[in-house]
Amino acid sequence: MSEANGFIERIERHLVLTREERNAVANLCGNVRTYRRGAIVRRERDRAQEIFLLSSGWVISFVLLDDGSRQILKVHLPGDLLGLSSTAFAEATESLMTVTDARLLAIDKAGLRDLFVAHPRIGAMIFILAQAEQASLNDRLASLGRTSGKSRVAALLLDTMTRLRITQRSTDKSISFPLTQEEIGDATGLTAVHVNRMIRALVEEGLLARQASRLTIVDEKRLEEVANYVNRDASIDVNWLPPAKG
Amino acid sequence: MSEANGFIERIERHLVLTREERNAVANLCGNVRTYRRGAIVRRERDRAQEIFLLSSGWVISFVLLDDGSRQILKVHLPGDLLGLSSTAFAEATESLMTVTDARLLAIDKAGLRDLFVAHPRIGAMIFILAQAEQASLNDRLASLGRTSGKSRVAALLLDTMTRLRITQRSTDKSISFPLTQEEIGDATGLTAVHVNRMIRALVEEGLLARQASRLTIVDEKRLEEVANYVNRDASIDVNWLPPAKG
DNA sequence: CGACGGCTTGAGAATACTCAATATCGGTGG
DNA sequence: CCACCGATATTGAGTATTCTCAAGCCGTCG
Repeated sequence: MSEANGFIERIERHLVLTREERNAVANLCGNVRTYRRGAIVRRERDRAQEIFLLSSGWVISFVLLDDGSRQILKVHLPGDLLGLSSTAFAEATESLMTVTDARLLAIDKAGLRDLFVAHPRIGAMIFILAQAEQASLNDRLASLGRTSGKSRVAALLLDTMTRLRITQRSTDKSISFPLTQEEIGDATGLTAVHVNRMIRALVEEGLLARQASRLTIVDEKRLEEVANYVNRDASIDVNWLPPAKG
Repeated sequence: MSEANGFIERIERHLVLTREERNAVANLCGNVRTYRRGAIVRRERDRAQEIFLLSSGWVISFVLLDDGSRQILKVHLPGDLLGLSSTAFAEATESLMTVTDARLLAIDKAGLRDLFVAHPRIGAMIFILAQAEQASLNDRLASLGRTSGKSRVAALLLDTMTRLRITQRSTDKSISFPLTQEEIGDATGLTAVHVNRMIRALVEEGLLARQASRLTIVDEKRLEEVANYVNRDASIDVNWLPPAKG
């Protein structure tokens, strides 16, 4: 079992890899790095020589504004690639922080290059995954720009929980949710106080339930409506990819 | 002169292409399509067989929400690739509409595939450009999530005008700006009424000037401060790309 | 000229924020 | 096991930003 398995599984949800391709992906990765909850993996403007593959745990990517406020760009779950947008720059454009204990694999940009050359199909697949990310970021932009506080909170919770269920192949509607209300606010563009009120409203209305730090989806259908939710992952289409090599 | 020149120039701002690579890019493109101002190029959920290269004119990409509101995701200028995020899906995830008369080149996904295989360096370069887009979308997310209405409007105007100046190799601080205040609102997550007030405030404070549909940057430094602006295009780094073939 | 789209302005309402006080939880040291 | 601490969550009250609705204006095009 390679630490890269989460990522390989993600690819193989859409595409069957050859043994050689699987090895190429597994060999990309350097050593495992383990982090405690709350650790900074990389800071904005740090030299960005590598991207990361999240093996276990949750990581947030964020930027800090001049006035000290923080915008969380994405909540990353196991199997995600982190720091991809920094491949275009010498310096990282976003900070990465763990919100639980986590294990990461570093992938040097040179490794990514070799993959593009030796296995164009995987290169194109990573391109597709990056574009699916872009689409999900588009959804988040629409959420922040055009929906109410309650809707934004619902969207964040639902999206995160749905993605987690996919990687865990679980139909469980109840999960341990490690983000603080402050962090949920920084992801949705709200204050912690208002997040608190919106979550309570969602509980009040019977869409969500809470027990300690555990969240449960009570009425998924209505939650999707409130959140304006679209599950894009299911409709990823890889038909235009080149055939496997050899 | 190929219609793809704007795009080739964009690549060559960062990288010298071989003659063969340049031809490969030029040959990607199908026929030119011309559109009138206000034309829908592609609708969300349309079959997405191709991406587009914007040869001349302005195009917006946007999504519509259930309640009828619109979020403009990006204002595209000549040289931009459009509809990239739909490469991950069979159906378009965003709509494309011209805001001026425009010329577009369609590029079939199959053409993109052939490029990834035959010219991994260009494939990786397109990947880099897509990631630079992602970084700029990150900036927009932070703008919508964490800054005031005035700041968001300033960011949109400044970013758009700056990008236009790059492609036109012009230092002109005054340009014809075809977006309506309604559209600026749909891009910044504000109402047209509030956009109007914020623009007037920016004019009032001596950062901007207007004459008919022409906009002028009066105090670029302060505008950048208000907008929280970062020009990322200048710092794109292509060092990890593979060498040119052959 | 008249119609239309876009811009401007005012007034009142709604959403979300700030500040401040209090409660609860999870972990730590004794 | 218990007491305590810091971090997080909750609640209230007043405020600010932004929205909604409505009316009037301006410029262009037929």
